[in-house]
Amino acid sequence: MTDKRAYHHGDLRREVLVAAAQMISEGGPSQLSLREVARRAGVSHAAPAYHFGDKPGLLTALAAQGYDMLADSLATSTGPGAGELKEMGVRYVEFAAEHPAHFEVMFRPDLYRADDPDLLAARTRARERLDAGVGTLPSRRRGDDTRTAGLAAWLLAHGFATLWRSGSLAPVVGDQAPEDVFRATAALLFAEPAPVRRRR
Amino acid sequence: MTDKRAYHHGDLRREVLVAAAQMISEGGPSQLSLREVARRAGVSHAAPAYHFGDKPGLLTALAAQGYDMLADSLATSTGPGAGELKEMGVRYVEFAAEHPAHFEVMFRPDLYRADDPDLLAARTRARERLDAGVGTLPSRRRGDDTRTAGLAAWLLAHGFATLWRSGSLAPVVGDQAPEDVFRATAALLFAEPAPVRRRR
DNA sequence: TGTACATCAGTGAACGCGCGTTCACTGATGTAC
DNA sequence: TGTACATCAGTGAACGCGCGTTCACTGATGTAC
Repeated sequence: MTDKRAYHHGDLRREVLVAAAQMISEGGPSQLSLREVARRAGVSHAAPAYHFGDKPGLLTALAAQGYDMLADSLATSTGPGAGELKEMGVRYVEFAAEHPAHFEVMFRPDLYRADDPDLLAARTRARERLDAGVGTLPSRRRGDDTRTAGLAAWLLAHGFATLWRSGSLAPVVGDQAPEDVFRATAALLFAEPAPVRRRR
Repeated sequence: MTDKRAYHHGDLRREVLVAAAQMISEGGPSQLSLREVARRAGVSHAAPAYHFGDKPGLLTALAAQGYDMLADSLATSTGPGAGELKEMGVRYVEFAAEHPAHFEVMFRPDLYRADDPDLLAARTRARERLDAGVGTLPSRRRGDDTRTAGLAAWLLAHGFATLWRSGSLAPVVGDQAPEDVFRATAALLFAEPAPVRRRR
């Protein structure tokens, strides 16, 4: 039995991030308080400041961690070829559902230090993954403008993620699995154009 | 010269809503404070509570006003026929850009009283407008599933609105007019299928 | 036109609260010899 | 294996702040007669 009550916690930095993510997922970034986070980590109220400096510092670390996790998650490739971008969209949506606090903070640059090097590196990594996904679009689909198609994919996934999080999609989705509903909308944009054309 | 310094303000309710929207647009709903709102309206700090009861009450009124304004804005029809849904998307995006505070609060039901009758009525009105727009889709496009196509339109518009607001689209959009960029992505989904097909 | 009264639209003092941040401190851990 | 010292990882008291809410109050406005 390892002594969890050691004066030196050992992994407080990580645990503070976990507690912070949990608080934010409960009530948004405005509900985050360093004191409550310390309470949840079972540590004195001033301890978080030792690791993160101040509140924006903590949120910066959380956003960087978020971009890192998103990049990792997008890196799990389904292999090149048809539908890869669509599946990246699915993973984007899943990421937002599984890590709502990270997702929300990532897109609230007013809350953190947007020039933090770790954060910028992580964001770049995520962006590169997305760009790679756009590159797999069948050429017919990106005929007129690859950037436009990539943007449309992002809008779709981001729209789904945010509306889902606010609860607005519940009546539309009903009993269906959310990711299947997303796939259906994404298919309108990115389905292979010809091969499966139905003849009735 | 009308006496603006009257003990009875005359239009304080409206003015408080304006001040609240301004505060929220500056720093998000967490920046809203009844005391600061009162200060901006030039009134004692307890005055807002007289009109709205408490903070959630004020946010409820703001959300209801937002849905009302959105419904009004969507009601401005371009006439039935091709592209109507796309133009509704444009107005949705414009609404979010022009009234960021209302837009944000509307999709944060945790902040207000979601069972408020005025709010529900306004939201229903907006929803009916959107549904009407989906109904104008050319039948070829809604062949498989009208609801899916309508949902895709909503996701696209909402994704654009939220990403634009967070500043994430600035590098993608560059110098172009945002609504034109949105139109280009929406065209991927809803362009009339055949007539304008290019021959080179 | 005048008067009495009710209601409306605020005022201002007071309360208690949780927060972020600072700072002198201390116990635990790591390193050099 | 022991000892001295430096650094790390927190502690806990204190500060000042702005906030939401309550409450007894008061001045302005509206209504009945």
